Amino acid sequence: MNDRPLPTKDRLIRVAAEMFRTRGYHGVGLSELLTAARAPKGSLYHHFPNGKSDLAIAAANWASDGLLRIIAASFEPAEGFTEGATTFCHKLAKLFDLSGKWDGCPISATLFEGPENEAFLTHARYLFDGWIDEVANHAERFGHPPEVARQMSEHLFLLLQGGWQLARARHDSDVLRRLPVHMSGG
Amino acid sequence: MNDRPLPTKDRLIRVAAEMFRTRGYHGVGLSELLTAARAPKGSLYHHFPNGKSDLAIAAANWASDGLLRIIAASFEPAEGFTEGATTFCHKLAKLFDLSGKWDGCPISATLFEGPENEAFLTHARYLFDGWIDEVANHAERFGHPPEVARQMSEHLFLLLQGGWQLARARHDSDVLRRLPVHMSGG
Amino acid sequence: MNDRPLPTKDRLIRVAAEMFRTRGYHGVGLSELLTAARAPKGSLYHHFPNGKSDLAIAAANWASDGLLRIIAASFEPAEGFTEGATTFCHKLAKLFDLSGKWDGCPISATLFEGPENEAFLTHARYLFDGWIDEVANHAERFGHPPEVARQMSEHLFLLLQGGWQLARARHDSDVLRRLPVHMSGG
Amino acid sequence: MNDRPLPTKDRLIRVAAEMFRTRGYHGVGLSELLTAARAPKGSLYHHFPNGKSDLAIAAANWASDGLLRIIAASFEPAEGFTEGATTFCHKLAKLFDLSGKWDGCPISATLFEGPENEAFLTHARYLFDGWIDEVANHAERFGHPPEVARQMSEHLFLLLQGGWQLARARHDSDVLRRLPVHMSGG
DNA sequence: AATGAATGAGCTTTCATTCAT
DNA sequence: AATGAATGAAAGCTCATTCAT
Repeated sequence: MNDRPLPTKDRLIRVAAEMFRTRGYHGVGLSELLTAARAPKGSLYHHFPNGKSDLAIAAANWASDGLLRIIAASFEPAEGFTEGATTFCHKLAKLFDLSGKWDGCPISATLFEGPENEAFLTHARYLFDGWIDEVANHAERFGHPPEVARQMSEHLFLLLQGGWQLARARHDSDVLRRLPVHMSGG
Repeated sequence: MNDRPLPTKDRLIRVAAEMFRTRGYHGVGLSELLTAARAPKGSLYHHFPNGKSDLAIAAANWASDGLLRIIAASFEPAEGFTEGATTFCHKLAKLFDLSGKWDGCPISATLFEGPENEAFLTHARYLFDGWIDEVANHAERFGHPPEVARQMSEHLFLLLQGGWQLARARHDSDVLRRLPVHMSGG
Repeated sequence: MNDRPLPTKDRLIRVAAEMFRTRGYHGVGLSELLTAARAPKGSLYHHFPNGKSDLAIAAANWASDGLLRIIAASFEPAEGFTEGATTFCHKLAKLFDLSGKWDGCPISATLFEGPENEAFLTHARYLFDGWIDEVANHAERFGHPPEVARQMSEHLFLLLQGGWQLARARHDSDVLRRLPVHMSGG
Repeated sequence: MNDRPLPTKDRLIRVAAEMFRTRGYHGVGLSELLTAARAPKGSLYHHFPNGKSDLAIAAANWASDGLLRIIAASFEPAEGFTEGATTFCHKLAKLFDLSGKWDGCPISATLFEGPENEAFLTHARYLFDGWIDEVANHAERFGHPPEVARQMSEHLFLLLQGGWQLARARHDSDVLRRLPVHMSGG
């Protein structure tokens, strides 16, 4: 990982995304975060005028963009929704394993316990819906009518959210890998 | 709510369960919690020698017991698994509405970001498995073979965990009420 | 050490003397002390109505009594002051080694930083003078005139107090064993 | 005392040295210390990242430097060791009187009961040895052979340490002033 | 004579943030 | 655009003590 040449702002976002995902918004102190990102004390408020909450939003956005890329990489080459969903689940399981089998959903862990709950939850909803819309689009592309497509996408979302939590408690990505079973009429 | 006559320890547990559920382990300060529970500063360590983390475990246990009671109340009078599961989802949706449409799963919100992550996650797993086992027992009682029963129970668990998070982001319990749709071959 | 059958009060005194000697009055918490003495929480104020400070006085007295016994055991069988003083230094060096090469003078460590400084220092002076008087008596018994005897005793006291501190900093009782060199016109 | 224009860090060190010397490491609370030094709460950890123990080391160092200056001022203009030692004792007696006849040795009172005993005692030994070396150098300068010089210096150190404790218990610097008597073949 | 539950003041430390440079 | 010194509120926790039994 050559994250050394990255500009300070990007280093902050990536480190924040990783730490918030693992320990939650309030579980991470800024001084620790700045140390980990090798960023000087005062530079945070230069890049993120509103401080920690701005950084959390940016970190959640960055994590969400990554997920959207994984969705694309899973569904675009697929020949049907089930194949795409299966690939998606396996990719996330691999990600979970790589991160040490500890991390939670980067969006909910970062935004669900913030201080300005209203704004944070609204943003979480926005990101969640973006994800669901994207998967629903793929489902439509595979020929499913809009309402059914949306229901399939939401079902996958619920399973992944729930599965992520269970995988975290078990330190085991197995439940994520087995999610497709639950989709096919399980 | 006449929570005045309750002993101090129980008042602490209930207030802790509510506050942790809404704002997470690190999002709640002990002085605020003690004020809300009308308990003196030093009494926390009398009842919970290890302090905040002991209290969090107790709060998660108490919340889990409540959920197990809701499971019993949902499945025992039912005539089949689907009916029981539907009742369960509706009861949780009502609970979510009553709590202000803000709260997360009381177990994951309390235990997933604590300081002693290993012990906390292990306990979360224990409580989750207790819940899944209980629902699986009901499924078996309704005639489903053990392996199928367990899969049905886990499917319900994943949907509820995921649904809870989505409901929270949306401030809307609708997704919880519509969960049974996803179970019947969605 | 069969300190199990000892009455609670004596167990408290001995444990207090040992802990205060090592870590100072304020460095020892009562709950820790009570645990170490296997005494129930409330029993301290039964035996020592004024609490921690009463216990500290008792512990210092007990330690002082022990020192007076060592003085007697050193000087009574001796045939001259120098022999008695040499034996005394070696006995204290052995005691220092046995206690782990960490402890300070049980009187000053216990009483010099207490909360009621005036009373504590007065008591320390009383115990110190008792020790000096006792050694001076032995010096007189060996034929030295009263004023000379007192000066010899005080000289020994100063060397032992200073030597104890240096031995503590060095974790080495050697300086205590070499004290007699300084007395004979060094 | 115009300690107002002093930088915050130096104010903290001086106040700490004075308070620790009088009441011991654990006998002094940080909030009280910060109030006395007119320093804001959070600034301590800016100047001393490891908090109270860092401050204690700095205070002991500052006190030790002061003592080394007194040693120089006592021995440099002297014409022999005895004269220098006598001046030194009288200067310390005067210091003791000025400080209110309460204080202990600033090094042992500060470092002997700290929480990280090993590191603190090691540092106390380092400061003690610096003091003994310095006085031994003066003794050599006056013509005494190295081994004798060292023994003379250590003898003076022991008497001063012991005398300081006795003077403290008696609220009387007289014993310090009479120390030279003990050196000349007492 | 003896107990342990209960108390609130105080402990050391970390927090997110501001500001002068 | 970038920095690090400075800040006071709040954090979690321990303290010596009291009290009802």
